[in-house]
Amino acid sequence: MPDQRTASGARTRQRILASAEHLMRTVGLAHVTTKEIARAAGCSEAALYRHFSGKEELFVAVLRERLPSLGPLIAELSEDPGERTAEESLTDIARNATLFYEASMPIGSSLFAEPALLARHREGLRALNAGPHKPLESLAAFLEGLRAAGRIRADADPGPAAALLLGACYQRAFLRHFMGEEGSPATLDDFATGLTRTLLTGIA
Amino acid sequence: MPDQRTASGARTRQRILASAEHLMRTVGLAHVTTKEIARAAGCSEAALYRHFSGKEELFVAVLRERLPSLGPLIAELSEDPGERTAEESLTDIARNATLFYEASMPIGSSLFAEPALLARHREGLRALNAGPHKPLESLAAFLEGLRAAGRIRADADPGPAAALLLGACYQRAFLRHFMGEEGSPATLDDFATGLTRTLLTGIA
DNA sequence: TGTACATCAGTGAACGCGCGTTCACTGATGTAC
DNA sequence: TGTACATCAGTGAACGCGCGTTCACTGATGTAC
Repeated sequence: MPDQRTASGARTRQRILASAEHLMRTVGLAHVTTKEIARAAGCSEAALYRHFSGKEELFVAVLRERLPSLGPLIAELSEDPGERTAEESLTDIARNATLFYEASMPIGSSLFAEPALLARHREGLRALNAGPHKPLESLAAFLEGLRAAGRIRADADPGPAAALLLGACYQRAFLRHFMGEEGSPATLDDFATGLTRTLLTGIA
Repeated sequence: MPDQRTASGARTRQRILASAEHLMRTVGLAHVTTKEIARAAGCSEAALYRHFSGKEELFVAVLRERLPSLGPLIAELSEDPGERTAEESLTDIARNATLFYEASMPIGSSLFAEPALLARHREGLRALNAGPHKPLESLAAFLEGLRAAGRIRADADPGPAAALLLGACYQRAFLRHFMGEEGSPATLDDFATGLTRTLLTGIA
């Protein structure tokens, strides 16, 4: 075990990040205190400052290291040569996107309460060439591929189509967090298949 | 002027609410202090407590009295007997919904940072039979009307169609606040017409 | 092998600051007679 | 009309609390010779 020392330090760091994330989800970003993080992580407050230069840097680390990412998932689907129909693929994307948005919604949205944190996170995302607009681009590229392969109509417009599908998933996640089940009562499967079917066939 | 006294009090109250709202939009919910609100409203901190029982009640009043509402707008469109085509109506709805979401996004989303405030606001909305799910219901009802009138296909599904359209508008507003223009570069008009056209014709 | 020193994760206690809130008060306006 | 009192919006100064952060320290582990 060549770096047991750093390994033990890294484990503490992970516990701190996990506790901070958990508190951000439960008590809300505005009420997460260094005292509570330390208590939940089983260490002293001073230990936080051994791993992070301050509270804001700790939060940025949580955002960077512990929030899920949707990009890879859609990219993977796109690379799939695909024996599945467009409807199957899109329904699957809708389902996964909704789950992803439900997981990232409360923390991601609460950044609007802390513009400085939002700005730092945005810069971090820009450096990684990531961000919440990426799934839209990936899905549009995927639809472009379907169109080139003749699986959807030749005059279909990938940008708006992607915005419609992912936007609906995003808003459903918001409504569920904001209003509870009352906000969007349908089953996830019913929701995803309903969206896909309407998007494919249109309403006119 | 029968109630000049209360009128002067009410004017101060409005100044406090306006200042609080402005600060919530600019410095972020987490950093709005009673000191700053009072300073911006041109009164003492103690005056806040003459009009509101505490900071949280003040915030709830801002949410209740100063956030825009989308419901009426869609309801009005629905009542319109309508010489406009479905495409015109829906494009108009998309445009207005996007503007509405852009206006309410930062404050509405930052409630996730303060779950207690979110819970109080949610109860207030429930009592008013309002909430962010209402526009979806209104639009679905409007689409139902269009369907009954034979203006859209008989087998069109209003629920998913409404979720697609408003979801896309909602997510665009989020992306613009979160990432700046880079998040969603299209013009509002192009965005709205693109969504509507794709929703009407489908992609398959 | 032992000894002296360096490194590092982690701690308990304290610090100062800024927050939300309260207090005793003022001055203007309304009301009774 | 004047006088005595009541009501009310608003204030300046203070309060205590909890926050993020820092300090001097400990004890375990690694390293040199």
